[in-house]
Amino acid sequence: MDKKLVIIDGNSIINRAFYALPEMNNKEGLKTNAIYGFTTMLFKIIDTYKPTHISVAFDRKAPTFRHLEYEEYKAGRKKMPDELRVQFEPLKELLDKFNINRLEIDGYEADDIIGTVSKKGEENGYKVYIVTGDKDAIQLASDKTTTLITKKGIGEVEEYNFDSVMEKYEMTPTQFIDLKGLMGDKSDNIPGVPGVGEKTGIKLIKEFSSIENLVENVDQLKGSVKKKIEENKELAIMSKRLATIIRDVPIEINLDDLEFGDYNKSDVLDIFRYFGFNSLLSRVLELDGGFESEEEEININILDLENIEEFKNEINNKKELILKTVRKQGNILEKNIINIFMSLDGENIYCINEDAIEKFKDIFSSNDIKKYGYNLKDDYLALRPYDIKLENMQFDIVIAEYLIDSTSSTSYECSAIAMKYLTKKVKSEEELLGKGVKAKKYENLDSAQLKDHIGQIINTVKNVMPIMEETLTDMNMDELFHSVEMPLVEVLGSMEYRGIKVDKDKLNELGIEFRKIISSLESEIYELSGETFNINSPKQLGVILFEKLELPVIKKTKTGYSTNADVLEKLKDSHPIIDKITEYRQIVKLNSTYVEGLLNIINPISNRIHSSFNQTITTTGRISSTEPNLQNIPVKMEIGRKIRKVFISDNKCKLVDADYSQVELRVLAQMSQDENMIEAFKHNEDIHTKTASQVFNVNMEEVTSQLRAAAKAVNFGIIYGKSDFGLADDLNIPLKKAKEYIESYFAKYSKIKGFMDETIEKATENGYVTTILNRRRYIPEIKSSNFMERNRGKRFAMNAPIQGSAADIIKIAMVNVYKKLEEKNLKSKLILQVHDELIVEAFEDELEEVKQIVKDEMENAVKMDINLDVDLNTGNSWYETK
DNA sequence: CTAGTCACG
DNA sequence: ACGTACGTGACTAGT
Repeated sequence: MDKKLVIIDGNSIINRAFYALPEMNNKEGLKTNAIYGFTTMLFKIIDTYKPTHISVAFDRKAPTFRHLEYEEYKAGRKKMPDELRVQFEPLKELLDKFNINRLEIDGYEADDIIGTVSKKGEENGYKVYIVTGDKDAIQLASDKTTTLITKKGIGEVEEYNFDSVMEKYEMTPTQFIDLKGLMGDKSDNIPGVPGVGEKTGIKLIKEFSSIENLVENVDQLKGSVKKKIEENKELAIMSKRLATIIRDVPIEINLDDLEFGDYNKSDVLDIFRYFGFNSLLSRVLELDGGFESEEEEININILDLENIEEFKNEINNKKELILKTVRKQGNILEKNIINIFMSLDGENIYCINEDAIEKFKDIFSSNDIKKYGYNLKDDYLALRPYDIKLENMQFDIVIAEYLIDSTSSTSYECSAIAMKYLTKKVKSEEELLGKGVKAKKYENLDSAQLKDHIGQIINTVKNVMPIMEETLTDMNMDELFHSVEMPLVEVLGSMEYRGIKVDKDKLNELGIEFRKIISSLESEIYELSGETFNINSPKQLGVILFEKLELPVIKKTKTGYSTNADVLEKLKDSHPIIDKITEYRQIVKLNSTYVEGLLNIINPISNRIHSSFNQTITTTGRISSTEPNLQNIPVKMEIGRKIRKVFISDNKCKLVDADYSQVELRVLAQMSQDENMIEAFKHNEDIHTKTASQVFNVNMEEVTSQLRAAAKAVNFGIIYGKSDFGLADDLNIPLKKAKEYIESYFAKYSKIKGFMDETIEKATENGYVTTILNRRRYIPEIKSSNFMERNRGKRFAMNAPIQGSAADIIKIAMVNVYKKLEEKNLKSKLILQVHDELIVEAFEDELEEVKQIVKDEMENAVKMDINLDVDLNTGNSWYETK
């Protein structure tokens, strides 16, 4: 095989990469953009040129012979930014893991090493490639050496060999040195001959072929050029010497040591994981052609179940089961299972179809057999229509991965998890089904494909679990995982399955009412603006308001005028149309999102709404709700609040609505241990009034509603890390005043200030912050070199422990309420969670007991120095529970 | 598919 | 001096 040698100018490529890519950090906040760019470049070169040998040359700090000869060499260069400097060592480590040879030597630049190695390569019959961003290396191009110069950042390279240089520049590669000697080079501070630029330089080189020859025959020139050359002979010759890449650097090189390919793959993968280069993991596997060889592929035996009893006995003996259901899409309340795949060892995988489900009912609903899986809530829900409750869900790898990294930008897809933990290629959903409208459905896959895919998932679950278990323990989250998040899976599944009853007629009625208002507002707006237009288009509305009506522009967006509620609020006295638009927006929102939106999603079988509660979305630990989002049903304005009349209790039931009072501020008081605030909560005082009296130095009785509102804004602002500027804007007060408020606040609640500072410090030191249950949020932004990003990171750091701890608390309460209701065999069910609020659909004959349970379990979810306080309300509709 | 807007805690 | 409050999801317009 032909020997191919790639020599990379390490400094040049890392520089290019650094400036070409936006800032990137690993979880610990280490800057990685230049390393990442270098690595992708390296991969690209390997893919394209398939080198047998690789070497990377680096500059040394020590002065080179060029500096010694010419003091001004490379003077005036900008200092290397720290963000780049810190990436050198990690990059060199990465190269070491790849067993890629590195060369550096005092007194010479990377260029000279490259010149030397390439010469040696040529002499020994190698085909040589030089990779750099520096055009000087074109002088090394020959019929055996190709110089690859990066262009467009680092995305592409341009090839130079002897012929292409001749063709393009009508000069030999080595004549580039002579040209540079004449022209000089600003970036290296090589003087050249003053007054000679590119044009003259090229002309002279073409005519005289070298600087030496030119100097000797200077008589043949005339005019000013002759004078310039005559006066600067020495300068030209020295410049040439500075520009000449040395090709016999005194360095021991054994080309055999440069051979590429002998490295420990798992070490490389480890360092990639450390850098957070998850997207490159698969590329590592593909590097030496083809994926992990066949023999490493797992062995999936999918058997038709011949002897169900035998398999069931095995499960009963082992008391655990990995399972994955495959379901057609369809009504949540209907039987839609196609297959259930089950396994004990992750390799022998059994598959049953719908008819056999009943036979496994005792297994699935056994509290004795631990269930492991991937998105277990789906399995729970798939089985419910068969009158089977999947019990004892112990380990869901998606939930585990969410706890391990809630900020992960990749979804918690099996393919990503398998790659991260096992470095195994599993097809992603998109690869399996395709994407967009043309995507296939599970029911349309052929059975071999389906079996293989689910087999891979089950195998992944099996192999990933022990690693995740250890990781969770190391991160102190085993308790959170096993006692809170995993039990919550069933709670959320149960909430979804039960759903909430809706009064469809009432919803339709509201729709009629809203549409009436909308059409009259529409006419009024057209009247006031003198023309019809699409009021729903911010763009068209902007034109009407700010061009036609010439109202003052308050704020701009990326694409044009801002017309949001804040802006309209500031404009409302300038034109009567503004109030109409505000109202129009409000009613349109109610109609389209809530009336139309909810009507579309009422389950025809149950006449109820079955929202999905997602446990792995938010970075802070909160739950989110989709299709529909039941966590943002209007409540603030009376007209919107009417939507809540639609959510009603079933026959013989009432809705019990329990919400924590000021849970986030209580958490803040607890975590900061601020005596002042703890005291306020202990005396059950209105916290905002109390804050007002403390911050504004007045008696509790003297606190006006304005003062209370200001204090409330400050209290919330603190939780979010708000600035004086934002507070001033919010309260419409001078900046100075806002500053005073915050200062006075921190003076009164001094430990809160201390807590915030400590939290930021911890985040900076560890790269993450934690909640009361050790839930972790990584904050790479906190180490950003960008002021704004870094400040955002600080706000995340201040907010996440508070919001996240509140989420922890209500999750514990949910699990405990659910357990109690089950234990006592009550028919009443938990049906909704809205961050600090739980809603139970309670049977009237259980009402008092349920109220007690909910209040108790919520108030005693965790032990704190401050009591948790819960407000309870009961009604026939959500509207009534206020 | 993104941006703007607005509903909630 | 920088710009300026955290966490979500749904809908509409417009490219």
